[in-house]
Amino acid sequence: MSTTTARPLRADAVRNRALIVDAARRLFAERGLDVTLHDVAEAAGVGVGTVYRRFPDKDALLGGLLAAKYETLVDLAEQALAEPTGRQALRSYLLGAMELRASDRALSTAVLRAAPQTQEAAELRERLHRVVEEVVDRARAEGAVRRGFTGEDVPAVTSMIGSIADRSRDELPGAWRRYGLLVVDAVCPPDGPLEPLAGSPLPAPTATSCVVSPS
Amino acid sequence: MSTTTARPLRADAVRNRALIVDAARRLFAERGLDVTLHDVAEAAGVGVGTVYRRFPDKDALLGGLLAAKYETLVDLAEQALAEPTGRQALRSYLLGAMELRASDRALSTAVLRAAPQTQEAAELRERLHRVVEEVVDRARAEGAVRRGFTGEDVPAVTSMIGSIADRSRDELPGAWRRYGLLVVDAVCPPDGPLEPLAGSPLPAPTATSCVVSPS
Amino acid sequence: MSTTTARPLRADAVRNRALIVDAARRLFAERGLDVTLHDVAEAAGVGVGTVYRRFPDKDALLGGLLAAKYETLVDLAEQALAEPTGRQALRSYLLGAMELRASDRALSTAVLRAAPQTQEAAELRERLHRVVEEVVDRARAEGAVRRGFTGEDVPAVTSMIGSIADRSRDELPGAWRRYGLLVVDAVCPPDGPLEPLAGSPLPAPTATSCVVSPS
Amino acid sequence: MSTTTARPLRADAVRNRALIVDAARRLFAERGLDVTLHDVAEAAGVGVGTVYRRFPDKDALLGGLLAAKYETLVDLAEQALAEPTGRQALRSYLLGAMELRASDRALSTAVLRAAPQTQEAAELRERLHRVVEEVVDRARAEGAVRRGFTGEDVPAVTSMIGSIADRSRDELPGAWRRYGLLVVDAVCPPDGPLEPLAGSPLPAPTATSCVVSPS
DNA sequence: CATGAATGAGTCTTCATTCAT
DNA sequence: CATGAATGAAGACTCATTCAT
Repeated sequence: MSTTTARPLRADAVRNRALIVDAARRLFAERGLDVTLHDVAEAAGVGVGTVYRRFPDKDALLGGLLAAKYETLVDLAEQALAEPTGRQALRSYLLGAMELRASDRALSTAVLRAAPQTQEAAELRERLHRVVEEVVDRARAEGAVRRGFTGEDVPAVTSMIGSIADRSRDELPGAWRRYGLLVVDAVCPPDGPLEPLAGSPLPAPTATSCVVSPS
Repeated sequence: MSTTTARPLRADAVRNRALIVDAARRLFAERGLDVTLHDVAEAAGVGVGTVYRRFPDKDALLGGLLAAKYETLVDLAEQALAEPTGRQALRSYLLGAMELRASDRALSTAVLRAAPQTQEAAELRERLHRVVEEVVDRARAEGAVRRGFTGEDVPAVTSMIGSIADRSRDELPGAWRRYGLLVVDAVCPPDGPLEPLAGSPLPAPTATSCVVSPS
Repeated sequence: MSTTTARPLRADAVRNRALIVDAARRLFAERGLDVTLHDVAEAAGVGVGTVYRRFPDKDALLGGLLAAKYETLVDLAEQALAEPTGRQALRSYLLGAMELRASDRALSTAVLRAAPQTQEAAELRERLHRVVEEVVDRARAEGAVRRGFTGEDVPAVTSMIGSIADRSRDELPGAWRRYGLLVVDAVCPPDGPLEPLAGSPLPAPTATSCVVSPS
Repeated sequence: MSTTTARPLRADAVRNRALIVDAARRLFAERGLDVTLHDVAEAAGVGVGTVYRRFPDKDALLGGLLAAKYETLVDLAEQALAEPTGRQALRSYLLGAMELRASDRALSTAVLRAAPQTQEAAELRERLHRVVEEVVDRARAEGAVRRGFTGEDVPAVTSMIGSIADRSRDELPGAWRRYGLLVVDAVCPPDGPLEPLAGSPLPAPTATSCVVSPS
């Protein structure tokens, strides 16, 4: 009758952490990167000190959100792999990732600032990278991908759409879809032959490393 | 006893304004939006007070830069019109505008914050809009433009690339070209038939207004 | 069902108190007065709450250390009394007390802040005072003490040397001895006549109370 | 009629700087090192920002006070040199420096924290050192100084007395004199032969550098 | 008009102390 | 009793903006 209870002490701590992360996610998503940790604390219904207990500083909090976001993206990519064709899988993942990013102002900035990323985030990022690579490779095997486009380019294009979303959210919330579709079509057209697109391979990046951090 | 020839004081004022705008452009381009107005003043070789005499506040200064940027873009568009074909003109303008944006960190943010734009900027923006429309229309007349794409979409796509440029500038300065070309090709392929692209018209924006402010 | 033999819980309490005092002594000695009570708790292997259970606040903890220090000093003075001559006893005690103080950064500050001293500390202090008085009196009876110097002055001179030790510890750990000896010689020369010293009695303190708290 | 005016603009700036330094001196002297810069600003009748305009940070302010203090000490030493005998000069300087230090809580701490001293402070300190050396050498030439005592030891003994003063100021403001005289007599007796004192040379410091920063 | 000194609200962060588990 | 999570009052410092000279 005792092996089930575990350590009760952490109960509220866990709850508060969740409250903080939720509040932070919401606030950052709504108002961008210049929210105060006081704001976060207040929105979470806790004191500032509590926020600082969980996250050494603002960047760490951002890093925490980032890790959560990576998890969602990994899920998304894995679901995409369940699609019947590689083409559908890639399009599905790209549009899904854009959607996610579009609903969350400041996350991509977080990616940048949280540079000295936490262990957890780094691992998730790596894992995400591998799954996304698989998605892209599968579509490429079907001849459905713009020549030269690789898994490394995925973060760049989603982040690109994210920036549009940030800019147009207030006036025209869904406007990013217009450009999201443009880009997704450019990377992986919905159907039909690829010849015309494939005519000019993308210019190679100067280095082989990922151009921007995944988002 | 004072209405003689011209106004001598205006001369300094004009020169100072130019110094301030130059310094601000350089600093904002290099270091992004968090430069102090003290930094700007110092780089311009004037006092902070002088900056505030010319521009009511920071956003107004940003607006001033924006106006200057519009001028450059207008020039660019007019030069593009000199190209032999509409297709070449559009591609030339798009890539040029991206180049400009890529060399200037924080300008697109400026666009957002300088919302209550100055008279001057508003007029230039309008003028830019007309010329760009002409460029796009000419290319469309040749059947060289993705169905549904209009002059209103141009700022969005250049701003999109700008955000990539901001994110990748430090590690891989030219990386944005990879995505710039992807997008330009999607909007207006370098040659060949357009059928596959034209198959799916872009989703219409919810409103007819410009989705994002021009950049 | 609980009034059996002794109080078992007290055992832990006593052990914890000792752990806390030890950890605090070490930390304060090493790093001075700005150690966190979290640091103390961690070093002691207990929670902060436990520290607060034993000591109402930080000053009380400092007071606790003080009491421990008094005990050591009492021992030292009693050992000194075992010396063959009063002169040797006084010199021995003074140098020993300086040594103790020199090895312990921040203790003298503790003395100040822990002003509303605990019962325990006050009693020990009183006891220390009596023994030290005895040491001084014995040396004075031998004509070996600077005219006007009393037991009340002892804490002042050791604290004085302590401050030098605090300042020079990092660069030159033993430097305080140079001044310690200067002062001990001034109070009680190692041998020879005292005439030259005794020529000018020390100026009387304005009040008869102890000038500084003992250390 | 114009070469006399100089630059009027600095007038209030200079006045404010003086207000700040005065307020800081007073507050630090009274309450020690933990005064807020807000307190200083308020006492000076200016805003915090003004304090930060003059002094990059708290340590810089402390450093500024330190420099002023060095100046006073240099003056004191030079006046002391005017005394008829070396003995009188040394005693005069030592007691004067102690007096100065005793009237100023926290200055010696300032010395420590302002370690990365300003150019100005470093130069004054050097200059002070040379004059004090001269004072000590002159007394030594008269055979009036405890064997082994040098100019390098002067800061240590004044700082030592300063610490007593800090501790006893509240209860017995002049109490430090009792110990100041004890130490001065030990270093340089008011008259009479020195033989007994000179019998035991001070233990040499481990290094030849100054044991503590001058105060 | 130009200057740069002054302002002070606002930001991040720390830490002594309290209290629910 | 022990624990460590939570609290929030400060403190150091920044910077957009105002205003006396």
